[in-house]
Amino acid sequence: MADTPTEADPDPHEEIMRATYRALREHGYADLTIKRIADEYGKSTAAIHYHYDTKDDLLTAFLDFILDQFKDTVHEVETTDPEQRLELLLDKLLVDPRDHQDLLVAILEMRSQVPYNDQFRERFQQNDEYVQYLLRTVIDQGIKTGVFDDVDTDHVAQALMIIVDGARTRAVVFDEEDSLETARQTAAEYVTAALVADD
Amino acid sequence: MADTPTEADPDPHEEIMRATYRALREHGYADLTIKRIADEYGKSTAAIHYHYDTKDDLLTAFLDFILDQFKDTVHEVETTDPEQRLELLLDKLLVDPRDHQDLLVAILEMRSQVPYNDQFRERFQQNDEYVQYLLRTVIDQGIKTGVFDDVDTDHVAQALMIIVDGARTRAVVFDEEDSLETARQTAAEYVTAALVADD
DNA sequence: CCCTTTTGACTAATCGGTTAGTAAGTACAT
DNA sequence: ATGTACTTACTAACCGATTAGTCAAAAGGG
Repeated sequence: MADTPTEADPDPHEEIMRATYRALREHGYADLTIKRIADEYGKSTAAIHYHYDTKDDLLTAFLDFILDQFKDTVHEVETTDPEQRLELLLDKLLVDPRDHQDLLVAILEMRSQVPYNDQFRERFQQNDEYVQYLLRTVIDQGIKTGVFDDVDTDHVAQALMIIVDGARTRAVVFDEEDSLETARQTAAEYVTAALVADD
Repeated sequence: MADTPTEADPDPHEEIMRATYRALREHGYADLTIKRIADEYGKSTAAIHYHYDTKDDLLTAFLDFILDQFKDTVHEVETTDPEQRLELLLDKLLVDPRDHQDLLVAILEMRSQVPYNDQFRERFQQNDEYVQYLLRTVIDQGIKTGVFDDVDTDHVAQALMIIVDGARTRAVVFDEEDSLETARQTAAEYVTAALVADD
């Protein structure tokens, strides 16, 4: 009857995270209840509470779960050429998400809870710092090897973050995946205008 | 006992909208209930239901309420110089919000409900189209008068929208109003690089 | 007197969370 | 191998609180 009548499912925690994912996708954060998660899990609500004391604990664990997924998709690439490295990183931030639209929605929605949840804010800030660090590193490398102009690394990294966030937000709100494409182009234009040495 | 024991408050609808605003700011969308709105309103929940049949009706009306406020802050400026007009428009989209942080939070939060609420999506799309129209108009005027290069108006307008949305999102999530400043600078850099004729 | 507005009391449903108890598996000494 | 003890993973039933929404009655100004 179940959709995966195969082998035993290993970790209940992992299963609950996936169930939370599905429940969130279907009902949205505001209407996300233990009951709905339990339904997706295929077990009782008490089963959820056996593994997670409170709803808050579960949601915090879930945020860690999806941010880990995000980190995986952005994971660094093996290239020594700074320009190519930056291009690939921006691709991962702006092109890849099209295949992970659900992840994008989940992240956006939980992010909008930041003003009301300290746990969420802490984790999103840390995640943001990580991505910004990746960008800064690539830009710095480019400057050191003379491929990029000697610009304000912090400013450029932040500017690119703004473009990335804007594009991802718009890709979710208006499902025009178009905006990811436009953003990719905009980011490229910005990099060329602000970074690439033209002397 | 009330905080405004002055004159008679005219429109109950307006008062309820303001109460909703306060309740939303304090508890967040996910924990926004009729009871909390009624508490802010200073009346019973039944009083709310007298003016709005359902919670959904109220929230849709509230979205119209805040989007109208947004439109007011962006309202066009009287200038004929395209470059100055664009600068002022970007200022309104990126500098002004610092004095309306609450409005920004409310909009962001309701926007993240778009995937689950058709009414919301419709209104946000219309609002977005309006802002984009303003941008396109200014850019077109600049091109016509030769101040701007003959660029793809649609693309540039969309690129600026991405920057604006990204900045506003980041300004809410990380309270660094810094990001609005950075975005303002980034937008200016982008305009210079992509629009201003340099021949 | 009427009409708008508001209240208090209510309902059915759902909320997050607790409880006692069960079934299956593991560990280990005998 | 067998009995005992303990752990993991769960269920059914239930808890008090809260949810959105209803309705008859009452308040109160024109």
